[in-house]
Amino acid sequence: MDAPEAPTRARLVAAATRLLARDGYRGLSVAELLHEAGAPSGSLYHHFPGGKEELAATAIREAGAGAQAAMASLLERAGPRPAVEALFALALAQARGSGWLLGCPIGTPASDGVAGSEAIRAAVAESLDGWLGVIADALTARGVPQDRAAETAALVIAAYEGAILIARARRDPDVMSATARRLSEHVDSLLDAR
Amino acid sequence: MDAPEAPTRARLVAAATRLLARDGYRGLSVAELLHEAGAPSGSLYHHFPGGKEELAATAIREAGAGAQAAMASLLERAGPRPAVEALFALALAQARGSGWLLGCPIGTPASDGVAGSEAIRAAVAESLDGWLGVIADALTARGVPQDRAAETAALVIAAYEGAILIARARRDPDVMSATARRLSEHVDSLLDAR
DNA sequence: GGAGTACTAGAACGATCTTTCTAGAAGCCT
DNA sequence: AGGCTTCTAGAAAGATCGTTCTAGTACTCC
Repeated sequence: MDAPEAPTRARLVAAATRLLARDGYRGLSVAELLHEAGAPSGSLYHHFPGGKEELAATAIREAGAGAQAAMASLLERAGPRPAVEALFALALAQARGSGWLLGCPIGTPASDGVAGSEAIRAAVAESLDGWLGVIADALTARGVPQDRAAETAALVIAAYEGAILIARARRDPDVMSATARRLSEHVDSLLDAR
Repeated sequence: MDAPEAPTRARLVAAATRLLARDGYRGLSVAELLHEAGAPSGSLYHHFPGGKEELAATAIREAGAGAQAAMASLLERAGPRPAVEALFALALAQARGSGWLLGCPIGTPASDGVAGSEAIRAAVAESLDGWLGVIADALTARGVPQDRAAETAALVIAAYEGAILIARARRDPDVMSATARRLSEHVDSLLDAR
């Protein structure tokens, strides 16, 4: 439905990404997904013989790679602090703009899919690995010691996923901006002390 | 199964808490829950006429209240930094000890239940409100300005939920200790600057 | 000791879930 | 044009879901 002309496979992935961000992995209904993508189930099992699990894992991996690339470019162009702020601003806009329905397409299935599907767990872990690496690299490139950089990357991503979770449950935009503000300050103090 | 003598209602809530921490709200199977609690479905609908939704909301609320009380006592006895460290150490022990199956009984259903059930969303939001309040209060009691205290509470809880999520997906204990270390330092710098 | 309430017990139900299956349309190459 | 592959189409299947329902047991209170 995004673009009626887009090939079926891409429409399936796009719909899966959206529904994963809203409902997680187990909550993702194949029937609703097919309706949203405007495709019959035959197409799903043609493009993804592994069914729902393979499609979801693909959507998670693609979303993760896309976000990682965007994050890397932001970090390089603007530096750690603005990148963190932009990250939170973007997620806030999406969550709020959807009436608090949409979370993170990685974080939401992470919670409920990890215990149920090894394929989903692996896809989520891979995406998170990428994010952590990109941030840690950007910090070490600016002189932050390696262990501190890795710790800070973990804090940033953890706070990011957690803030989305809290904001959605409370329908409260302030949690995300508050978290971002504290995080920015923390990153700054780290760069100053370098 | 925890204690064969425990009354049915308590066994139902205990089983729900565990399964929510593992599978979230939508992934919680009533059949499995009844098996684990050793109760027939009649008992479930007797004690919780609202069914799965009411039981889950009750379990979330009770878990939230318990954790809030424990947190408050820790904050008072030991202060913010050790309390944060203990919080993370406890969650890490539970996640790792269960083979990374168990997450937070609030955070896991928060992700996948928020979009699907208003009752679950409300129960989660209520618990999070309590946690945020307890931490913010402890910080203001030690001289941190009110807005900073609230922001920091948001950061702590967000990082907590996010760190569990990441650790479970990566099966990696280091993320949690790393996040806790950065967080401790942040809290310290805030208390020093007071 | 009889009535009434609280709770247990599990079979049965309809809805929904993901997947499979058979059939056919569309496009391409020789 | 014929034949092959790729993809679409949706009905049907089989499993699992949460819930309801009827019976029966245990206990309390008058």
